[in-house]
Amino acid sequence: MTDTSETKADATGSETPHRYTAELANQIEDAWQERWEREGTFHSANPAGPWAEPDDPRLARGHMMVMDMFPYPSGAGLHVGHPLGFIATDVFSRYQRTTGRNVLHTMGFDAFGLPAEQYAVQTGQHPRTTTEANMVTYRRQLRALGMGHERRRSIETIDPDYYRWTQWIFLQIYNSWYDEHAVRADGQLGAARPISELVEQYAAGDRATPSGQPWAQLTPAEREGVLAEHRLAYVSSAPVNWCPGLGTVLSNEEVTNEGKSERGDFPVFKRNLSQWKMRITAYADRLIDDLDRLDWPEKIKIQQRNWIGRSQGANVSFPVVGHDEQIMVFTTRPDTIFGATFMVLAPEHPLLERIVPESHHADVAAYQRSASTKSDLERQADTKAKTGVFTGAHAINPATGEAIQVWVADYVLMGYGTGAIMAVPGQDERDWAFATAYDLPIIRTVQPSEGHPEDEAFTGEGPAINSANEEISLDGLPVAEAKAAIIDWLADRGLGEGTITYRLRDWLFSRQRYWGEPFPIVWDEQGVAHALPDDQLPLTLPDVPDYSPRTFDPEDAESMPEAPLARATEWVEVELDLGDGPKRYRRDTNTMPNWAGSCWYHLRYMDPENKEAPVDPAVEAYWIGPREETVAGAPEGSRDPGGVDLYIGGAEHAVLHLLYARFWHKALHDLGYVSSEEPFRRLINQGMIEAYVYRDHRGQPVPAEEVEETIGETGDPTYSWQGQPVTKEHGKMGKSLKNVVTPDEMRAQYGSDTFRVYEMSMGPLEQYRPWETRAVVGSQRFLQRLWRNVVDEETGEVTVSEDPLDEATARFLARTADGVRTDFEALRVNTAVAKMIEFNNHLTKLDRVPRAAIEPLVQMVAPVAPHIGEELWSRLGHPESLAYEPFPEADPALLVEETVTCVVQVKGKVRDRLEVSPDIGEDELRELALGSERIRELIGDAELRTVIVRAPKLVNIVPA
RNA sequence: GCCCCCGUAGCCCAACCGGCAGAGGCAGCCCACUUAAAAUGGGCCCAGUGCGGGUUCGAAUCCCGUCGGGGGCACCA
Repeated sequence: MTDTSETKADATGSETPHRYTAELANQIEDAWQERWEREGTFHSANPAGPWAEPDDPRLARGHMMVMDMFPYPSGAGLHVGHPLGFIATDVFSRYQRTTGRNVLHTMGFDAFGLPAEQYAVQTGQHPRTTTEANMVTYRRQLRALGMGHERRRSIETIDPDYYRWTQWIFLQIYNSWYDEHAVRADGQLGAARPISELVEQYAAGDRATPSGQPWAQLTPAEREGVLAEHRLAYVSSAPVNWCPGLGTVLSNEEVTNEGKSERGDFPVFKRNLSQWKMRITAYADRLIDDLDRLDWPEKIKIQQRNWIGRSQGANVSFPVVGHDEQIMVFTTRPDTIFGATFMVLAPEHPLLERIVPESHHADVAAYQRSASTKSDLERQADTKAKTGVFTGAHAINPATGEAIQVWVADYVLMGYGTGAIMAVPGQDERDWAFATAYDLPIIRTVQPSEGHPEDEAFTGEGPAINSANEEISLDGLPVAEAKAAIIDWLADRGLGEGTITYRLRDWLFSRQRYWGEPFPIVWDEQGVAHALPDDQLPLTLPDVPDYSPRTFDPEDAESMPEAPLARATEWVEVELDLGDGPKRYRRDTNTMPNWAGSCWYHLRYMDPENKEAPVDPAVEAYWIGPREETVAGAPEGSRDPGGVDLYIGGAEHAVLHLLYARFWHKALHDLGYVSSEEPFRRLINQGMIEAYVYRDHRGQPVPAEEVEETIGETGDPTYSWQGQPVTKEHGKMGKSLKNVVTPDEMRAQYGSDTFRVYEMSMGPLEQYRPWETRAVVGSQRFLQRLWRNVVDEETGEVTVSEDPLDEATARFLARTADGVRTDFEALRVNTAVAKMIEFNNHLTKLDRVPRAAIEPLVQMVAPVAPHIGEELWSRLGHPESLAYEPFPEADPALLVEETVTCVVQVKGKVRDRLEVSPDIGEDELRELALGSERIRELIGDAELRTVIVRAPKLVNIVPA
């Protein structure tokens, strides 16, 4: 019982000092938040590790790990849109606790990264200062919302105790390679293995070095060069996304279709730079295939599949006429090879140097030059108009034996496939466009379907035509069979082979920014990288006077990245003993992208104090190890991959965080650090809360809360601000749109419980919906009625009766308990709230509210409105928190209705209703319906065509 | 251009496997309480499911087309 609630309300002098007002709600909320924290109410139990509590009874009753995508703590604090998912996971977690399960639900902060740094630069403070201040605000706001987070498990990615392990995982990945032949636990091939195993293979001569020289004869630098080709984290010099406006390079995932940076919308240029990459491509197949075993929104799965972009096809070699060279092409349509009438190379293709005859040098060089100055944006701007030039070279189509022209054109991209194509205008729209533009021959090799236009490529299904030589004929074969046949033929002659390519590229992992995890890598004087030994972790970020990045004119493609850490000379230049005596080294001055910290935080939540490992293996296996049952829709006979039970967050991370985290998790799995194959077993994307935006005649947003609504004579509302008319539209919630509403305001105006109930009853979790402050009062009224059903508003007395429930109330309660439980399980909190309101309204109409009815209702409400739930529970005489009180069970006997209303239809229209027993037989019901007076009047003597009986709810009579 | 999701009352949303279109909330109107207003409580009003076809005894639900909104992919061979 909270004493505070008694006293202060009196001060208002009102006649209802014990009414559930915002003030009273706030007092109750403060008191319970305080008590939950003091008592560690939400602490969960670990089976092993530093927090081992093997005797906790919950360990035997099932486990449940629930997570939110943790926030980046921005300077603006939370607005009402942010907590939607957080409240949903809190409701779910609180419900799960009442079922006896051991529930892990906590919250951390994704506090490294560009936005934090930009905010710090803007405000002239150190990023750590601003970030920490922001986290204080977030923590206060989350606490005020009544989140049942386990505070002691909270992590911050910027905490050296945390990023020590981020660096450690980086080193595990760095010190690994992908062994295509390694056998995984499920019998499949391919797994990350320690790089030492590869070194052994080279040293023993089981694997040839690229140069053919024995391993022992290679210099350390040469060896390192060989290993870099295999390491899962490696440095390579290659074209990367350079963003002068941000002063850093970016991963492909961080660049938009338009060739701009995802953050800031600055132009991005391709520059050849030496950068860290992660070999995520080694996992391309598993990242695609394992999606089938996850309970994720189909939308996200599709995005990941598209992004990885696996396509099956063949590599085919075309000999160059007059040269001892082959042009290797990748095609998904080897069946159309008889229609390959010319070839196209990307402007950057290395073979051009060697095969272009003197006569065409100038043309080709000029074309290459013009292509190189085009940005990606320009290259994509007009995809219809194809440009290109003839190289003067010819190649032999291996199927037809004919010499065909080799062209260079920028519609072929160096970065995909082999950078060269066989052009098949008859079956490819792009090739058709090019062939018509430059008057190149077209041969159809698939019979177009009836009515297909004469002047277009045919990309559909059909029998092969014009596809035969002396050895093989594809004619008449459907596409799939023709593919298989031609691949066999090509393979037999060593001309080609079936293959798979991917759109996914390796993950560019270094950034030239200050506010991130430093790489635990030093470089020696020969330019060889060395991993820092474990005992030198964490490598902390040095304090530098100038942490701001060197940024450039966003359009300055020629600029070069400069890492801020390079300026910290004393930090960079070090003398270390890495086993062969003290030597001088230079530290790597890059920092990791902000995605690094979020790749593994789910693991740290489980075991945040562990000093020996990122997570104790027994703890990981307990919380997220593979389950007995696979998720719904998983392929027959597949193994469960394990992972967090429920993960809720926005859909915008589909190919960023969610892809990266899966990759790291799989690497850690291969290396034996985790038993689960996937980090997040079930994922839900919460919708966004939008807000109305009001604009004046100039289109400028005006403060939404000052807008007045008037209902006009037509009944349509009109809006005005300071007397002038404004327009209303849907939009995001944001400062610049002047429509931000914060949870702090809602708490002051209504209380946090009301706010939580409102957010949850706005609609399904996944849905986008507009915020409407004036509707919040409905949720407050519900809680007020609930309160009044227990507490007298004038005296503060508890008014419940000890009488048994009447029949109707007992049935209503059973129905409600059953429905609310089902809704909570399925995360349909909106309909659960509706059911509770209904039942509460029923109780309101009774003379006195029976304890046996209100107590279960209080328990049901508590996951959504936990403070009022606890408070009423306590006032009803229970000294213990209700957090672990078993959820009300519905008596099955009461769920069976005594009578049900049976609808009698004639030709599908409802004509009569009958009250019948729920277990009435079909025949009996048919007779009853046909005997009904109203029905007899309607159908008279007409013959009956059929009578459909769906006992006990429906009879449909169809006269002839 | 291709693919996916969503259109139910003035508004936010329910309706499980095709079976009475309405659970809940907001707004509006009426009533009670009040000197009055607010707050509170009680009651009432409100759509035939974007549109056009089809399947079915029966369609918000399934199918086809179309319009509107949102999202994804897009010179990826």
